[in-house]
Amino acid sequence: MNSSAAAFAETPQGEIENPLLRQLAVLCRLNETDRAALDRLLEHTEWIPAGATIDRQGRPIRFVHALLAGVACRHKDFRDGRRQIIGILLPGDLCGDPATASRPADYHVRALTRARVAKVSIERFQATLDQNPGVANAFHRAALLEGAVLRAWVVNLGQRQAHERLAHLFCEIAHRMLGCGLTLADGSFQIPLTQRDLGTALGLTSVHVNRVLQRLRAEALVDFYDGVLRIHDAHRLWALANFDPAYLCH
Amino acid sequence: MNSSAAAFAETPQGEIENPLLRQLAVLCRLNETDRAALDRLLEHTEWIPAGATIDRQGRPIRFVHALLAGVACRHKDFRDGRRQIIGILLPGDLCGDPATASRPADYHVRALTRARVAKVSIERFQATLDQNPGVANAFHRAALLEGAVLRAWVVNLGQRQAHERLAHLFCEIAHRMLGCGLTLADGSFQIPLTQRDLGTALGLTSVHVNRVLQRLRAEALVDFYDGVLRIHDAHRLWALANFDPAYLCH
DNA sequence: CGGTTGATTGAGGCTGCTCAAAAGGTGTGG
DNA sequence: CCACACCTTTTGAGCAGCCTCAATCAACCG
Repeated sequence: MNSSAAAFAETPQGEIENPLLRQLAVLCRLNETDRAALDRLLEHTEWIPAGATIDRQGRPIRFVHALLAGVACRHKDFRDGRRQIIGILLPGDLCGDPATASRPADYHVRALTRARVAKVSIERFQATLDQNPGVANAFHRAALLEGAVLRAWVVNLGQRQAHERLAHLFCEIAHRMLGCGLTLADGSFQIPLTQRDLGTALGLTSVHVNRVLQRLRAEALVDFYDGVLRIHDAHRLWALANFDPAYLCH
Repeated sequence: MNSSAAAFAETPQGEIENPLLRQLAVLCRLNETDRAALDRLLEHTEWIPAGATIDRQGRPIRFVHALLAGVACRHKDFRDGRRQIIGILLPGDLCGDPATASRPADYHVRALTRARVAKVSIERFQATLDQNPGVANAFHRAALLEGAVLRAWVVNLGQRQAHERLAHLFCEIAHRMLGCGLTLADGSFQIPLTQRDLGTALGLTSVHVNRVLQRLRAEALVDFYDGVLRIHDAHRLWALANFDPAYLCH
């Protein structure tokens, strides 16, 4: 699976355009000035290796990071070793906010694959917001969308059984992947999560995730193998998950 | 329990000052102009009965509501009857955002007690933000805090067992109640949730909540009875819940 | 006084966890 | 090139946390 994970970040789709711009343009109209400002924000980008920590729980966030290629996640760690993934970051997603600059972060952000990130200082990011109301508005809407996803996660963890939970997570990721243009022609896409990662995101053990995956595969709903997700019957998957993409369409 | 629930909204502490101002002043400095603007926002307030719906899932949000007295909650409903509470609103909390005005809400907001709310039109709210950068900043920080609480809920539901979950929810509410000045001298306070409500917030059945409450009571940690929560051993309760109030202190 | 809602208790069962072990793949050092 | 460590996936057996179903009781209300 490392082979596909390593290849993931190099998929051509991720490089064609500015993923941040693509994502924000969906949320609200951006004029040429806004677009230019966003492009300038991404002047300094770097590649980081899989597993690298982008923001550390307990440390102040001194940079806003934009993920441009690869996959990352937010997670919270307990002292006793328990861990909960609280969000998946796909190309075009942001983390960090100028208003929280002085406060220690309450979660980690970690790259799951080799990833390309733009690192923008808090000050510069704030200046861009101040000078470009359109950009500020777009970021605000992005934050609202993030909140909606978080609410959906609460519902997922609180009300759904393991197979429904997994189905819902797959629906969410598939929907967002589609928006990123990272879905292949046959509807499959690379999402380099281990079964352990899925468990950490869904409040399940990897053993149980494995069994649920086998069940979903046996029912010809999805096939998750070697970091590639193939959805065989999107209609039944949505029904199983009670998935309503409205919350993702702000 | 209805007697205490009905009395809740009238507790004198809730009426002394502007709860919205108190809450936002904790998050950032507000000058006199900002304070005056906030006061003007609350010119039109009304009392609504317990159980009233403030915002309806699926309907656009046309007003920003500020809760000034009483308790409310956000919740999402499934078609099959399942329900998940995704947040508790205490005096000084807000719901609604101008940026989501045209979109249907993805959750309900409902008063759990008789409640006093200020109803501000989207346009007026937006105008206040535009004219008072300090207020806009404060609301932005309030939104970030709301996100932090939501992340804590994800962790709570994903990683903790029933007794830890309940303990953590009690810690969160107690901490926020303290900030509202609604905690009595002995550390107890009124929080008009039924055991069913607690279950709906924690992804548990009311039957199990009942058994867990008995356990917490037997261990002399907390006593929840008739809508009044008494914390007998905050230290052990925090330890049980793995509670770290840092996320509530933005 | 009947109806409704919430709290409580009991019995039984299922979902998902724990513990354990083995197989396959990958990277590393000798 | 092989031995070895490590990680992920897979499978099995047993268990326990939490649920379901059901019934009772208390409080409140029209």
